[in-house]
Amino acid sequence: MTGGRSERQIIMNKNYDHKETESRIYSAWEQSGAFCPPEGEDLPADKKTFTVIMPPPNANDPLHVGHAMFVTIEDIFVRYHRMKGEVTLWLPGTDHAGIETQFVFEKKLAKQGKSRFDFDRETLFQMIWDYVKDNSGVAIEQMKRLGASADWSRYKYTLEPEIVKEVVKTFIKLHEDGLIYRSVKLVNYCTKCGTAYSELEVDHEEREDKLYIIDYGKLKVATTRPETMLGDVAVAVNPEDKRYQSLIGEKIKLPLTQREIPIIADSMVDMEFGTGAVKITPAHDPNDWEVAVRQGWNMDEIVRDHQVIGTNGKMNKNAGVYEGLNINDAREKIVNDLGTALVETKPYLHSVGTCYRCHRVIEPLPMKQFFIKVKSLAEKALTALDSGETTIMGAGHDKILRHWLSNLRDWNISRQIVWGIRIPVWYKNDDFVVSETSPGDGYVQETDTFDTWFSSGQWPVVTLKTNKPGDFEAYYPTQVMETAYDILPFWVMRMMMLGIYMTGKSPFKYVYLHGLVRDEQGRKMSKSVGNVINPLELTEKYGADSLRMALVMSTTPGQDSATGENKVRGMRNFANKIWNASRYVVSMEESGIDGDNDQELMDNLNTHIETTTKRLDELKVGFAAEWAYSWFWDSFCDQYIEIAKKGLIGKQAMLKALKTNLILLHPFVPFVTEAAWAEVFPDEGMLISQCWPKLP
RNA sequence: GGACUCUUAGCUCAGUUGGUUAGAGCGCUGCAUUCACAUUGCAGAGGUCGCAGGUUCGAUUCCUGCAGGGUCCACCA
Repeated sequence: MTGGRSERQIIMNKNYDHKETESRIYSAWEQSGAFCPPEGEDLPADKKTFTVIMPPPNANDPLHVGHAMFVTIEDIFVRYHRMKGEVTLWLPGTDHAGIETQFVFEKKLAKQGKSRFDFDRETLFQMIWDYVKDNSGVAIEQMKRLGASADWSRYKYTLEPEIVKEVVKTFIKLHEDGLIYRSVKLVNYCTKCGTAYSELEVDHEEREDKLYIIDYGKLKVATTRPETMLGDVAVAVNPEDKRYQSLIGEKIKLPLTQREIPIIADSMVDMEFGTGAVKITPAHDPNDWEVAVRQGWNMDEIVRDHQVIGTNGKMNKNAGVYEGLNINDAREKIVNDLGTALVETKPYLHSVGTCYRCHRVIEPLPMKQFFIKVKSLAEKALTALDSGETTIMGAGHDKILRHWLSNLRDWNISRQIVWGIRIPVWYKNDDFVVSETSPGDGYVQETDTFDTWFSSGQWPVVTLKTNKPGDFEAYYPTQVMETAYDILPFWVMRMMMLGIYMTGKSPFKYVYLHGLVRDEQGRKMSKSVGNVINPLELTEKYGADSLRMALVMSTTPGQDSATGENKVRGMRNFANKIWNASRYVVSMEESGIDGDNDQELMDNLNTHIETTTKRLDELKVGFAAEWAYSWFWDSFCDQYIEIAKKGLIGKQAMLKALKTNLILLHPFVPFVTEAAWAEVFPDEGMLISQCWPKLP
């Protein structure tokens, strides 16, 4: 080496080695305390804060590429605002994911030839708890590998006692405010999973079934479910239908049982469809339930006498001789037994509700469940959207959310599973008491648990309320909620409704919805296609920075994006470019300076700062990443370094430009920029804690 | 049936609130290799910005209609 060159050139390897740097740098960040903003009570009231609550991944799931996406985008926001000097909190956590987790656990049990019914609820809960405990921590470690600069000292879990206490308090408050009721209604029940769902958890699938035309004597009815005719309480026709007007009010005898039922009029009946006459089975069809309610019939009696299918998916005692048969067998037998009363059978394509977990047909069944009256909550959420208190970023999803909020039905929050927060309701005889603890002797607690989304829906509030002193006051409401658009109605909508209910303020200013990550050909990733990319493998191979950059480059909120190994490899090259440009600048000799070139560099640098800052302020991460990438590569490397090689730009100007670039690039590619920073500016502290450049 | 969204280079996608030669990654062609980086550089090919109208001095960008793809919602028995 010649005398003028820096010693550090010898130290800096020719290629950037992420394996050597990443874990070391992450530890240094953690130890520096940069992730952890002060406790809320230490903050002056006027101090500007920037808060992001992390969408809690399932505690027992390894990360998939969607998680990598949210980690990347949120980490970019967080690092940017932290460097801008705002008090920045990124609060992480994990979710117990009630049904998901219990479902996975039951699969495990099934492999051992066991089922949930072999255990009492306490034992089962404990078994799942231990199972989740064994797996938890995996997600956290993986997020750290991606560079997530979250405040782990404030980590929260949905089933920890403090959180459970807050969630229960909210339920009690809702009850006191008259927003909770317990009622028998038709709920979406999966007889395989053994629990009810809200309507959001029901998928609709096209199925090829049969439409049966059955002769009911004075008229014929069309049905896809003949087995439910045992529970018929009426036949309905349209009041305008001339064919049947004269029959309204008359009675007919139900085939098979000869039970007498009335012919009624209801405008819900479509004259064009089938025979224009509908059998009314309130206990097994949502429409029919509504008809019965409109008729003013006694629903308790209907359920008592005319529910013919039980929660076990079998015909019950009201089904008489068919008792004990499962639904399909009962259907077959009834169709047989109908004999000549069965007029016609034709193939019929229609959509049926299926369980989003196991894809069995959902059985609408009357059950006593707890519901939240959502109307007032939804209206306030709509107001928050109208006033701009909360803005949804992501192609068209603002309208979708409004549509949801405007058409919402009461929310069934009871789930017949053990893995969750047990509903704080106590029974003695027929009465129930809502209470955190047992109200006294002889009371038995409800065995149902809350819908997972009932606790997740309170996440921004409860994670801050149960955290460090003063955190809630200092950090709520938050600035950005970043998540995938597919959980907009499940989660974001509920957070808005419950957040406003609990605090009077919408929990976040912006909702940034990222799209689904697809494979390089734009196909949906699926295990069967075998095109699922594993974020950890790619991180291992190319470095976290490369994966982050590949995920975020050229993405736009609400729109799906495509990523694959080629893209990641290209971004690995970018990381190496940063490293080598730094390596060059650090080795430059102090040489001839041309004032014009220096000035032009500084002017362009200001444009760079201005544009990157603007795009990040507008939450356009993909667009910002694209700009920072090409400015660095095309301008700094390909133009200015080449000029500098000719001795036409001074080393100091190049150092300044490099410094600015490392800062501007840091939110996107934190590891390599930190590593290069340590080489070029060893006396200036860590890059993560540098100030974002201001324009002159 | 309703809503949303997309249609830009071979592929996957950006496009700074309408304005001179429309961009990136990967791929392709040619040249260059002790001189930061071959995980490179230089040069280049490649686009009627889905189609048809409209607004405008001017539209990839705004409006309308149409076609095709995708997604979500919906109680038609």
